[in-house]
Amino acid sequence: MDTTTKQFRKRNAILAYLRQTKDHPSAEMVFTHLKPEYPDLSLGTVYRNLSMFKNKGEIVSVGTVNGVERFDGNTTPHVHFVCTNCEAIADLPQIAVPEALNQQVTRETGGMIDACQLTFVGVCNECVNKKNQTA
Amino acid sequence: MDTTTKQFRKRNAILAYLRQTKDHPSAEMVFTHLKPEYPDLSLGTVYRNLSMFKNKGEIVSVGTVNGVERFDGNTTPHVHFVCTNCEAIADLPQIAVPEALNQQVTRETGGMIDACQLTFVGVCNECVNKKNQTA
DNA sequence: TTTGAAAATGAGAATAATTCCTATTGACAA
DNA sequence: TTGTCAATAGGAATTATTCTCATTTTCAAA
Repeated sequence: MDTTTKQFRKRNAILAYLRQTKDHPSAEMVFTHLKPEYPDLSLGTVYRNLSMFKNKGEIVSVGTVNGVERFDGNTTPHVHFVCTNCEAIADLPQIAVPEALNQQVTRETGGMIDACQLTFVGVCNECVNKKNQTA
Repeated sequence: MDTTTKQFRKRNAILAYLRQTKDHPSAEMVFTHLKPEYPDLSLGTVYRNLSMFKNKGEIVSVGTVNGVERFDGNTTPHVHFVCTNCEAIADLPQIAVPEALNQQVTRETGGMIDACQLTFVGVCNECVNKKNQTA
């Protein structure tokens, strides 16, 4: 599928980018990335479509970093690492939340669980190295 | 510096409320709760002090719900449940994140971990019951 | 008690992310 | 080609949060 041609809707381009990247971008980042290829792309379109895809469950919100919402085109449950220094978000596919926890929570709260988000917050490898070089 | 003196009374009231409540309130909620007792309390003061306490590590951000940041005066690590219907946030003190995960993440990413947030998202017990009654 | 300095605050302006509104454009079928 | 309806651009509006600065409060020294 050739996503470089303009015959594809912008909506598709937004979804395709989210599915392909590992950057967990914000609306602004999606806009900045697609703007060169779609010069008349509007930021409102990005927000609108991200919101729609989120509601349809085709993408997922990873939460906010410094007040900015971040998205993930990978909807299979997985763990994230957020760097407080460079604001990067990385997947931690090796880490798994024990399945037993979900059931325990359902049992103990009596509610219905839709999702389970495990996020590690800290300073990423690259930023740690940069700081060590300066020091 | 003696923070129990009268000089800091609004600041202290904000921290005291966060330590005492289990509501994981937003800035607005803190303001609304304290306003009757402190009629000339300003919303800016609430934001300012929440931000300061957060930086000092005396309170913790639990993330945002519908774009609004929520705070917790309980800084010991624990798990949360967010209801997408009524926006309530509850503690799940029974659930624990396996300690081994932290070490595994540190090892596999090479970064430094400051915090680990596990949040279950769904519909709480009360909201489930209300929906069943209506249906 | 008075007074001065420093910290805390109130009030509202400013900012930034996000949503809303409306006229326009694009795709597709008749 | 034309009609229709969804998608979009562009900018205004909204909302949470931060910033600014004049004022107030507190504490301690005189």
